[in-house]
Amino acid sequence: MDEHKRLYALVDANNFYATCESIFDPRLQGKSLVVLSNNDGCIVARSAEAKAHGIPMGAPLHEWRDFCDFTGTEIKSSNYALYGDMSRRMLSVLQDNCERVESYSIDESFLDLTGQSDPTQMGYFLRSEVRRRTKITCGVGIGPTKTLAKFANMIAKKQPWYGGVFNIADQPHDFITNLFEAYPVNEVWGVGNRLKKSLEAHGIKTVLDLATADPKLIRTHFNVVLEKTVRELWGEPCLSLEEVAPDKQQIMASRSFGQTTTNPKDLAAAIANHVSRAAEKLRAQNSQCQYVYVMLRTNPFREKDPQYRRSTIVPLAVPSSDTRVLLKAAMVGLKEIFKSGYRYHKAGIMLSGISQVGVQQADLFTEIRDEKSDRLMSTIDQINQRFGRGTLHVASTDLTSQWKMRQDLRSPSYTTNWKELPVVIAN
DNA sequence: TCTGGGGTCCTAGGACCC
DNA sequence: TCTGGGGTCCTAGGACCC
Repeated sequence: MDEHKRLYALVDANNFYATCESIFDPRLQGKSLVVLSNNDGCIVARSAEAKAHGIPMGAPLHEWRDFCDFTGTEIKSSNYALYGDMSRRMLSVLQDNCERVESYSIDESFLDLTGQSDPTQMGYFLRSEVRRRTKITCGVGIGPTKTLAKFANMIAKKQPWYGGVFNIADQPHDFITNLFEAYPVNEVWGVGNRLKKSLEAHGIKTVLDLATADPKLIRTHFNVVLEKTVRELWGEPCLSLEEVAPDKQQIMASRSFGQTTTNPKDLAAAIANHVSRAAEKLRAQNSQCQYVYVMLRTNPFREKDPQYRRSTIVPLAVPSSDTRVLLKAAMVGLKEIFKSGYRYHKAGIMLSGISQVGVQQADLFTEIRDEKSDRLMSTIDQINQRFGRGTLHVASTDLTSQWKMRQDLRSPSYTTNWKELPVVIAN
């Protein structure tokens, strides 16, 4: 049936968050720049220059602030509205040029290049189109499986003489063997630090060791996921392209606080805000949930403080997507787990037991869906979509600033908020 | 003083049923 | 009082990803 061997590309933006920042603030171009996590806690993205300075991924800012000052490194809070919008633009460039695209993460997409007459050339073309239309530089890895495309992408980034595109399917067997031998096993997609350690205990140190391991043995000593990885490394496709993202099976919302709090009202406000965000996501995929999980905890890094963490799951009588219903359940949960006398640092919720609206089993206890509630929620969602998040909200999410997240260094929402469009002054 | 958030999949083990 | 094995469902926890 299929006359062509499968071929995948992984297109991945270089230093995505840092690049987004510098596109709209040219003063940052060519400079050392780091982007922070929510709450300005950790360094989650770095420009090439910041990487060259040796600033590690995930480092706590407070340990590196002096170093940043010393090296003249710019520091930015994260601006997800901006990154999300740039991500959509990049995706649409790819979709304009390829029929089958899977958006894998905010800065990565898999493409199906099966049947392309010159896939490597196609890779260069995609790269230049993305750059022309978005100013984003990306790397392109091409291979007969997703795992190999991912590996090829890493090579494209690490070995600049390929010009940002590397097609492993084009390489002679011996060359691939040498390449596999040159990289440690954790360079493979799906092998993290823990697995690396246990693999090493079995004598599997390099990518080549893993690629030549017996998949059955891997399955017994590890699991089926890693077995698939081995097969993919030889070029046997086990993972397919997923063009449509499946509905979420769980929806989480949680945040650390800007400052710790002992006040239950702050916790309630934070929880209410999280429920409201999560419920919006739930309705956006036309789903309802059965359970509301609530958690809170103190700051585990403050070892001298008394520590407390607890969570609970509150089942709903009937699956719902009504913010008010979910909120009520969350408050029941919060009351159950709250204990006074602790300095709380984080609160969160998770919606689970998710199903599509309309597929619930009809039984004695099932009520018919509350249409009034559906209409109200969809009106609120539409208004918020149009006028900005939080324009309309349930009263209890109305908040003071105590628990709010810190974002002192955020750039403007250049592309998603009319009031923050970049201004160009011509003299 | 200051240390992110949101997801998936798999496995082991317990409860329960026949 | 003695006693089996298999299947399913659920949950907690671990590993991974970005």
